[in-house]
Amino acid sequence: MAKGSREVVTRNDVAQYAGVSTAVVSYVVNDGPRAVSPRTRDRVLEAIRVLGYRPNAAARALKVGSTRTFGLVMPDGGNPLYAELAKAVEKEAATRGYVVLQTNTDSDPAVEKRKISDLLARQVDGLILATPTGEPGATELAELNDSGIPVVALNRPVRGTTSICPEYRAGARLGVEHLIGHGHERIGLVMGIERSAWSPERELGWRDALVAAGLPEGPIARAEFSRQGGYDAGRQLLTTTNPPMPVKQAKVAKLLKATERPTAIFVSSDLQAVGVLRALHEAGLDVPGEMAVVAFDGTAESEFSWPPLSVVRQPLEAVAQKAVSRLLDEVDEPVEAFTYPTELVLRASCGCN
Amino acid sequence: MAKGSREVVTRNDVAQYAGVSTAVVSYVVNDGPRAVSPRTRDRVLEAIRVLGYRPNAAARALKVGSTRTFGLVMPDGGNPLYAELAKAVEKEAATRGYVVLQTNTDSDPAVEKRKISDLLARQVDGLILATPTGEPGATELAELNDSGIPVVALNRPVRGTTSICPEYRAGARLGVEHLIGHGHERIGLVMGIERSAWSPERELGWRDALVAAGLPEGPIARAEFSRQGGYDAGRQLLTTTNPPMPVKQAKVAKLLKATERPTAIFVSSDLQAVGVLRALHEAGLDVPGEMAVVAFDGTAESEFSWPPLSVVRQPLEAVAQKAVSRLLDEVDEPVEAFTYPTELVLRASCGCN
DNA sequence: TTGAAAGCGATACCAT
DNA sequence: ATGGTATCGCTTTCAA
Repeated sequence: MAKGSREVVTRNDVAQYAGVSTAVVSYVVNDGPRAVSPRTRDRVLEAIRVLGYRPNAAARALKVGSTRTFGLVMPDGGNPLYAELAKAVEKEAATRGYVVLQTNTDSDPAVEKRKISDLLARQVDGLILATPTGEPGATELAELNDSGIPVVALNRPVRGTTSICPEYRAGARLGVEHLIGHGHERIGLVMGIERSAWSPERELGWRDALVAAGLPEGPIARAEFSRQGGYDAGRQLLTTTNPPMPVKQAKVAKLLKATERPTAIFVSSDLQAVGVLRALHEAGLDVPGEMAVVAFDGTAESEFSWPPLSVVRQPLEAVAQKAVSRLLDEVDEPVEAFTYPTELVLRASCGCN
Repeated sequence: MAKGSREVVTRNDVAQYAGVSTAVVSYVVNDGPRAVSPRTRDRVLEAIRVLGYRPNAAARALKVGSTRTFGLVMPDGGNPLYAELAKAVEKEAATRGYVVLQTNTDSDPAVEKRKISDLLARQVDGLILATPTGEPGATELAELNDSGIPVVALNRPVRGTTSICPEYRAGARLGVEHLIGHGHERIGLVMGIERSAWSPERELGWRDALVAAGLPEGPIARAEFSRQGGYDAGRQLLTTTNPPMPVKQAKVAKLLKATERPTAIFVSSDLQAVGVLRALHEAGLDVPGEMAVVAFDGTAESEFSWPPLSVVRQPLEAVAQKAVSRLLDEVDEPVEAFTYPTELVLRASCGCN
């Protein structure tokens, strides 16, 4: 049995063994489209069992034109946010009998293009784009469009494609408002480095909250969406603004406010927040006592940081569900934008508990 | 162009457009097996470009019997360790023109069985099993064996399958020895709850180091391989052994040693270590001052915990590489066990720096 | 160097 | 209720 493994059982063998035609085998395997008498069905089932028959998905795909497969393109599956997103997508797809091909681009547009092409060649039934780095180029987009397969963009708006996102702006506002509720009046921001043209929604949300409360803008630090990036941003926020400003600069009141060390920071991603926390610890600052922190994302990692992070949690499951159902539904209005509400998860880093 | 997208271009269209036979199109697309004159080749290439032809992978797979796809089965892609493993596998597979179907089992044997079956039906060219929870059952294993496709088990030995693992035992020993080098004499252990029958190698490695140094065994706490599990284990290690032992128990010297609070802990996974750190922080213990910690795994998360974790890093890339090449090489000796050395990464939690 | 044609395994229509 | 068979798109042998 260990080496006699080469025997590939086809639907022909089954038909022969059961003494029926291949059509009948097909009918019982697929429960249709024609009815089969219980007795023959049992014979076929038995044959399948005995021979260990397993339908060849490639053949089926060729015939029916569907692979029951989705492609998922993301920058880095090692990043917890994408890992969790991917898992949610896989889970949702699995409930519909679909399977997902996950690929990483390492944020390289050339790689992204290649991988998308490959996925298309593999006849995926739908493509999920979760690569925030840049929009696909013109040719790439055209290629996608006339490939005829449904595409959704996750967590970023893409022109000409239906997109599914968390409510970035409202979510960020929620987080900042919570900080304001704790009495903070100088709230800094750690943002990613936006390369694409679309508006940095989380930044807008932060500003929304500040403006609504009549508060000045705290300092902003921009860095990579990574733990290291957050660390750098955290240090930047602390060191460059810590010493009292020279008199001549202090004249400009607004500027002064903007450069004084904040008492709270809103961080636009978990990963960065973890880095910020490290910078804060190294500086010997008490969190949340001397510096409160709220982050966006809410991956599992945020729950066990020290102190545990208060976060604005992304609706990953909702987004994944929508992505899959959208891909399946073959809706004809091609472009639409869906957003899902975030959830404020209060832990220790903001000052609660 | 947006809606006239239905035209599926086949190799027939290309042949017609280029005024050649379909065979020739195949020759140029695959660079063989026959040579094509430069002029015809150019015509074909042009036709492909103009028509936007993309070879149908399903048809190719049916014909040649290879999908250029691997299946990866793991308990939870949301777990950073598996996320990083999966990424490494995807990366390695991509360099060989392969793509990988990732599926999660949530540690449910029934789900695992279903997903493996599905992957097999999809004609994957190889299967990577990274589900440490339990060994596949007898029927499952038989199914795998006579499916005729190569299988490798990652990070766990599986009977009847070639396995690729880190050097768990030697690695754990390395980590504990480092702690001993720092002068610790009472070193506790946080382990996972082993459900399978094979020996808990990391525990053996911990013991190896202790025995070699003539040190008594510290306390052991067993818990789930999760952050929460680590937290629970950490508390257990602290609270149950903190108060001085009653006199009658103290009589048994060895027992006493085993139950006194350790000064260092070796944790068998990053995730658990993060939980242990939380427990330590909550108890107000200084790390590494009052309690040193070294963990096994070395995911990215460990670098930014507080304090940064000293870890025994798993050779994920090496394991992934070997897995892929093993799947491809079609070696005939079916069962073999490969192990790869771990690497000690020193950060702050052990007392270095 | 190029072309014709036989399948790969499954589906489902059209007969019976 | 069941069977025969054309077909999906591609690869590759064999013949020209």
